Amino acid sequence: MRVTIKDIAKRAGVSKTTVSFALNDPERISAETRDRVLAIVAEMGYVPDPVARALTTGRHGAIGLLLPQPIHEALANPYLCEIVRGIGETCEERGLALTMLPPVRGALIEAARRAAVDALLTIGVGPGTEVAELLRKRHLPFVAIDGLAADNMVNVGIDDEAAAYELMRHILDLGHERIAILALMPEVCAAPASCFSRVCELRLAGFSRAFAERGRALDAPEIRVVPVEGSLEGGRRATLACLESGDRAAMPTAIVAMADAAALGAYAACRSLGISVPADMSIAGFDDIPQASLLDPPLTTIRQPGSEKGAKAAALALALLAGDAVSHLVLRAELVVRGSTAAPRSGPLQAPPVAPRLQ
Amino acid sequence: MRVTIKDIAKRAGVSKTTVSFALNDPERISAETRDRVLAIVAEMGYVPDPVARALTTGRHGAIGLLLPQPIHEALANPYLCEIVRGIGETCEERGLALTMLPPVRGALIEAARRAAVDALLTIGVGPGTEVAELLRKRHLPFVAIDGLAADNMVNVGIDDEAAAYELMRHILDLGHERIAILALMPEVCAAPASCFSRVCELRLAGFSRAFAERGRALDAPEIRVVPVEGSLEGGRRATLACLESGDRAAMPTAIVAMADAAALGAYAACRSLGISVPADMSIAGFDDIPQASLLDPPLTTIRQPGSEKGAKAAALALALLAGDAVSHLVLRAELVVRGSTAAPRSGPLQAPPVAPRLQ
DNA sequence: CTGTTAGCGCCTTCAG
DNA sequence: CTGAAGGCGCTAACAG
Repeated sequence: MRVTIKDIAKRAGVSKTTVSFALNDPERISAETRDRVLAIVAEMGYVPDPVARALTTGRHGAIGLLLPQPIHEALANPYLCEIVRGIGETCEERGLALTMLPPVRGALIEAARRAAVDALLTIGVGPGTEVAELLRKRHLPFVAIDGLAADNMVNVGIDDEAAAYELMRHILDLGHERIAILALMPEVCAAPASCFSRVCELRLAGFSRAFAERGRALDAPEIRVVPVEGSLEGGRRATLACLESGDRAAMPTAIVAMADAAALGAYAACRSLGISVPADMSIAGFDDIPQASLLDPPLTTIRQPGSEKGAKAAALALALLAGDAVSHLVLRAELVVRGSTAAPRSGPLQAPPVAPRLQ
Repeated sequence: MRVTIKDIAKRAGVSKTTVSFALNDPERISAETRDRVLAIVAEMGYVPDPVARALTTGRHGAIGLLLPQPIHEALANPYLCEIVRGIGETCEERGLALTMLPPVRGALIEAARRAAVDALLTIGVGPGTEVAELLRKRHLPFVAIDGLAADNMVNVGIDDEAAAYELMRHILDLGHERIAILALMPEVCAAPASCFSRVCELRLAGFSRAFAERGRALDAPEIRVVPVEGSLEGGRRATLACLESGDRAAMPTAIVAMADAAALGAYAACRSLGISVPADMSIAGFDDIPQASLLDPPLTTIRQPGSEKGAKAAALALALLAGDAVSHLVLRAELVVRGSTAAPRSGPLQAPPVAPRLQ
């Protein structure tokens, strides 16, 4: 059996209270009693049970992150990694642990139900969601990241519509006509009802505005919106599917991905097909993950401060916990034009020979 | 106030037991009572408190990962990310959450004390450690990753000595004389007493053996062992410090890093100094992180299965929890020779002009 | 300065 | 099929 506070009390000939004080509020008892108690604590190897402690104090020393996908998928996306790292910064400051809560057998709500944490962060959960409801019932302070701001719920994100607009305008300015959009669709997420859908909608709206400005439309035949998983593999698959079907003359000249992680896959797909970037294909992404600038050519993308998002969201959730009034946050995002986007080649596509690669 | 099981019982005119059964063991009570109770549960928005539940059941639905560094630093290392992803796979299978426990204000032991989890994984914690002792006192099943195998403690890792030996032999075979070793030293970790130190020692021993085989020694003047943080920035700093001091003729011709993350920094440092890899400088790493093969030139390294390490370690910890007897695991590692290592240039170093870079 | 006494919210034998 | 009662391990008023 594990040694409990009662064992220490008995052995030391004092009450549980005294033992508790010796550990948590040493000043309040006499030095000798304290020393004797602590000696016995050490001798018997007593460690207070964190769960029992949490039950009485109402504090867990942890903040939770509700993930829309399994952990291994989530961390495969460097952007999500950045968010988690940001949360980690706040945890470090406050001496807290971070509990990652993936859907339990597909059910995000179940994860929300089980969360034993002081405050919670969610990814892409909007107001009115089942999850949001539940958290409110539980009186668990929470902040959404990349969800949707609303009166009864605080959100941290960027202006997705504007960012998407800017990105698409850049592509259109270059003269691209046939464009493939790799969209983070709810269908491909673990939690269909909520995951990323709002963000995706907003970005599509932004793209749409850019098209409209030139008298074009998102649902024109030369524009393809392809659902994609937010991962390298997902991006590769989607791109291959997109490029391999149909004749080359009808092939898009630009791929715009809603996540750099997926853009990485587009690079890989193009390389394997002998399509050179940006000469034959422009590629743009979203997020500006660390590797984006190290790619060859470096990736044109929308920079958004993932780490800052995480850190600020966590700080807000903690403020909520402390009872402060907080409101949602819109962080700055910006277009970063690098080498992966260029004007489309005027003539028909000519696949250059694949460059020799080491190993 | 939050609604508790008592409120439901009162409102439904039944006992707490009945409510509990309605939720956890629906078969045991009559359909009508159950339906009535569940209706009230829904109506009042009752969600059982996970902590109270954990206290009575002794199950938390989470597994913990004790990190030697703050979360944001840990996840900056892609290799650690891989390990976490592997743990995530096992979590997914078992429907568990993952609690990352960084040192609390520098104290890893404090994190171990607080962990409210079913089982724990540690990074680089050896037997006889204060942390190992504590976990044993707590009767908390745990498995070390990259620690040190021992009778009373299960570990998952690779044969670090052998791997290091192989790597250094490759470098020596190429003809390198002046070599810098970027070592993950305990001094640069958050938890000096335990973090990575065993692994570092074993790898140094492996290097040493390779040198000894040629009648050379690790402590010869032309071999420099430089402590480094396991991050790109750490690697860059260490490399710059190494290359900027002293005259170029005495400069190393090869850099061997104990982590690819640090090797990335070595690339960056070389690029900024106009030193070309591998012509003027060979670089080798450890881990084979995903980006390693995408670098230019692709990185020569020791491949070790990070994700598998995490997944297996988690599975072992859970087996321990279930009372099964388990023993430690040595996974397969192998040298992967790519383009970043080559024979040293015979003549004196000639820094080529820096290649123009986009943006 | 220390002990007594209640709970925290839930699950779970044991009776009825 | 349901209820009563005890206990998980700890903290925190309140007395003494």
